[in-house]
Amino acid sequence: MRNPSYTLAEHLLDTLGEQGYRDTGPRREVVTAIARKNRHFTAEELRDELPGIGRATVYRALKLLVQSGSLCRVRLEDGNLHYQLNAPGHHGHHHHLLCSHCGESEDLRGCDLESQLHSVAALHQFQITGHWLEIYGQCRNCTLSPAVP
Amino acid sequence: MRNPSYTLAEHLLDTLGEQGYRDTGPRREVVTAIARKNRHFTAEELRDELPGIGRATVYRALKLLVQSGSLCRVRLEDGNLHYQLNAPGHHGHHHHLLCSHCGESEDLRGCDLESQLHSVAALHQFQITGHWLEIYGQCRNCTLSPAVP
DNA sequence: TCCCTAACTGATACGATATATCAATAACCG
DNA sequence: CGGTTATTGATATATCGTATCAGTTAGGGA
Repeated sequence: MRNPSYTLAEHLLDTLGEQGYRDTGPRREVVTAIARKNRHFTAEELRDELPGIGRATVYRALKLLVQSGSLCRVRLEDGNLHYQLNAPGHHGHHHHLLCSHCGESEDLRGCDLESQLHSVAALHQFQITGHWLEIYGQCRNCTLSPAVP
Repeated sequence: MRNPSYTLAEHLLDTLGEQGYRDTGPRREVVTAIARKNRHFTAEELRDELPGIGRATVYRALKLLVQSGSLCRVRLEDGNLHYQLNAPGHHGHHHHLLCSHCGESEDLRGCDLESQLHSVAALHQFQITGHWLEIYGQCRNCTLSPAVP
């Protein structure tokens, strides 16, 4: 079985490299672990997978990847902050459909929320500068086969 | 100058009383301090105003008021959790227009976000169970007179 | 009114999450 | 190769909130 995450890890490191960040051993380990993720994860989960890496290094890598647009911070219903890899090339503003059951996350497209928000805000004479939206529920797979976590 | 917050504090205590929670001195102090608020606030801000009250008591009162629907938890752009008094009788699900400048919060009405979300989610065959939306910007007053914090 | 029980309080400890500091180290560029 | 500069990680610190628990108090019933 081929490992496509190698490519993704390289891509993330390249993206950081373009911004002047160095390609170091510890950072490479962190990024590789992130690239393996197929669901959202917490900083501490990630840290547990990397016992040899200092806590600060893990948090710094997360921050850099969020800044570079490769990673999204998503807030779960319980208030916990998770991280979610962005699909390459899908770095703009978007929202997530977060499955509470399996932890999958789908990007929400085809949503004209922005324009609607602005028109509603106009009624309040409120000038919107930003918003945060998270959507929770069950994804298709978990609706069909609710037994598998 | 009359103090209308007395009435609000009593209302909040009555609401708690209807749910079997007792009217105690410390709880009354916390609720009174909350009733004085005209903007959103953090738990620690509130605690600083009540040096004689134990930390746990402050947090417990906040939790009770959120449960009773009198208080909303709102998340600011920086990720900090604030609390916002609900207008009496406006306890249902709603969202906030949060002014980043003065800290005012307006309730967002006339928004058919729910139906729109469901239709979009249907495209993904995603079953929505909940969502979280915060809207940030500048309120009317702060747009007109941006110098006053 | 008194009393009993259940709720409440607050000191303290604890835990989770994340940042600040700083000396030692390593990457990159000329 | 060497020097500058970013990076690392151990540690301390900060923030935010909950768990515990012995002592206190509210409030309803006798």
